Amino acid sequence: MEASGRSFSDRVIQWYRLAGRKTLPWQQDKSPYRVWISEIMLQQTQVATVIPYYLKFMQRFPTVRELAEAPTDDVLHHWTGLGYYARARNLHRAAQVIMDRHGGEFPRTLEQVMALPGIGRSTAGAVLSLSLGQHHPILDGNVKRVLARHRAIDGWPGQKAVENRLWQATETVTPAQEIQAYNQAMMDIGAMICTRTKPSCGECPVAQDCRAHAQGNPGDYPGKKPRREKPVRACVQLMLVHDGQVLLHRRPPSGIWGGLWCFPQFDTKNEAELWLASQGIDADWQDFQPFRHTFSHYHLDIQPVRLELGRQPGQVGELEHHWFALDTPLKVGLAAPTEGLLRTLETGGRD
DNA sequence: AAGGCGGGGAC
DNA sequence: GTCCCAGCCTT
Repeated sequence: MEASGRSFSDRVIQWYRLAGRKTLPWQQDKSPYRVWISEIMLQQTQVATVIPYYLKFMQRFPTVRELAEAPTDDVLHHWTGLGYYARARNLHRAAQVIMDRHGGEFPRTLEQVMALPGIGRSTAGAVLSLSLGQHHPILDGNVKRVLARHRAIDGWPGQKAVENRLWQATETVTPAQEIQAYNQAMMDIGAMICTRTKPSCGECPVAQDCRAHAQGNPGDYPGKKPRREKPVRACVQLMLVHDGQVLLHRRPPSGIWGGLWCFPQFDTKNEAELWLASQGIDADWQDFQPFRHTFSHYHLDIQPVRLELGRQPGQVGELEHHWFALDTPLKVGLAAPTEGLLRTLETGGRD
């Protein structure tokens, strides 16, 4: 027991009653389904970004059945702009698994939940603890930061050994009672007090025995990811336009922008021209303003090109493709740069 | 054990 | 510009 006489978890839970978040959308009418959707959206994505997506998503897919029965394009459409699109594809697949193998009832054991696509140990623990009060530790970015500081755990959590120590820490301090308040509180403390920069240690319920606070260097925890130069790649994206319609093709389910609709893309201008020739397309080549799109692991320099076709080709390559009307909002998944270029096309903007 | 996988908010 | 966010999956 700590010198204060009150355990770590008691102080955390007490703090939650006074200052924790209790009015987020997914904290109302709590159910495993509603909490699950929120946890997936919140993976690597901040709360403020998620809220509008969550509200629209729940309006369109209020139950697991409606999600399972929806077209994948519709699910990805509701994910446009959120990133990490495998989350949406896995969500859709998991909903179908729940219908097929669990009779439409969200599974209730950690093992069954972790077996669903897109759900790992932390997310499974979060869903079952927050919605049903089951006793499971969690380890998201907030909990990692709070525990790494409180126990002065060195190293980058991307390293297996560091992550294992953090899991051991969360297992040790997670209480048997009041799991909902405790897990929610740890995420709230991480998000509101034990922030990445300039933590408010004066308001922290566990600062009194926090090792990083005592050392005066909470900013050193958790350890940073090793720096790495991002490679730069380049591509040409062809915006084929005819009669108010534009050609998009669906990207393969794995890899970057998996399952999203995108302009035909080539590594070089030469490859693009060869492809156009092979399709018998001869049109005026209009360079648009090039721009850089940055992923977590590389930069992509995009050269958009507009081609106004005199006639609409029948078959275009072996691509799965479709002509979309420019003035109608597309009900499919689009990558952020595609979305931006479509808006530019619509307004006729050029460089 | 390490790398792929987005986009945006905060600084 | 940099860093990182309620991580998971594949290799």
